[in-house]
Amino acid sequence: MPRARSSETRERIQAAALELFAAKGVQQTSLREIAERLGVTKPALYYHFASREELVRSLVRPLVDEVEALLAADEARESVDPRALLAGYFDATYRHRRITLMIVRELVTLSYLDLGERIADWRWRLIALLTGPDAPLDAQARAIVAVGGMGDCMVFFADRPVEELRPATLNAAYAALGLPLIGD
Amino acid sequence: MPRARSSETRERIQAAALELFAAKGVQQTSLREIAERLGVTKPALYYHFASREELVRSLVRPLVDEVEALLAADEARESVDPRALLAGYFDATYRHRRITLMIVRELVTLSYLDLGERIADWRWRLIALLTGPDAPLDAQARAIVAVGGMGDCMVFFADRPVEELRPATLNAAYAALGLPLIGD
DNA sequence: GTCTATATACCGATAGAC
DNA sequence: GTCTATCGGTATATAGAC
Repeated sequence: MPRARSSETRERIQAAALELFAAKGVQQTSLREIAERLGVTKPALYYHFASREELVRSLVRPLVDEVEALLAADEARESVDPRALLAGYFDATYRHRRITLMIVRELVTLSYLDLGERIADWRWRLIALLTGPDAPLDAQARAIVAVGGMGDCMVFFADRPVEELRPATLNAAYAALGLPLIGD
Repeated sequence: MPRARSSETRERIQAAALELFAAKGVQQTSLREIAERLGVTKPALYYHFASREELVRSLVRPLVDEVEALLAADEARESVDPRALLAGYFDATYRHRRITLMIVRELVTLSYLDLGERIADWRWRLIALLTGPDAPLDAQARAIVAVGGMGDCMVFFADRPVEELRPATLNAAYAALGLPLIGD
């Protein structure tokens, strides 16, 4: 019977799947390919994951849980430090950057998960936290640019060490929001 | 014989395809669905397009040509006005916003086209135009945030009239780059 | 826990009649 | 220019042996 707890093989499947998903895309990767890379057969995967969808979902869950927790924590506060919030968001997505990248690049393909609405929801909650409720469009746009741009930096500067990438990315987000930069 | 010139039906196919692609994604839309929406059969599509790929390519071409021309024009100049460049880029992508959205959300899925490299290439050329060559990472990140954020604004404020959206979006991009805002 | 073998379905694309 | 019919391929998923 499939156990929710980690079996050795289960984690090997997840690792192989993530690698292939990152390389060729989720929808473009079949269970046969995942199985072949591990030297097992397709039905073996079904012992560990009830369906293809559940496999994808298991990969996405850590990131989703972490960002949800981050947002909930700040929403519970009565005052928000925008710079700390942006930094926390960067750190969470950077920690799971392969999955973040996979999600961002395949929002449509992954629409069978609740991810599309979920990520849009994150954005609106981040805007509310960063600008306050009912901010004018101009301020909202600057928050969208700040948050979205951070994701783009992770994509385009994927080869840079995080010690360089993190301050550069956060500074760009601060600038978009009109906040003082780190160097200043 | 299939004509390159517009036939009535050819354009109806493109319109139906674009609508379905925007709603459910490119890879998730089959030729059968496109044909059914038009009340014709699948092989009828093959009279107008040699393959599925050619159909997709025909939809993408107007945007690609326009952005390429925009970049080439500015690259030929000896001095660049960043605000004009950003505005031109906004206008081009807004004019073809359904296709832009489709491409951005499915970069991986559309990898069989040259789009992945092409769009990454656009970004680097925009960075070079906006920051000059060999700019430090900090400046490059701000350019990435500015350009990428504009796309995000188009997604998240898709319901706003362009008279509001355009200045708000451009202002956010200017802020990311540290340029003076429109209102100032 | 992993295998062989297979059920079922849909895909893109082509052949050839009208 | 559109049709019917079909090919060859691949997909997810399952049944049942070991």
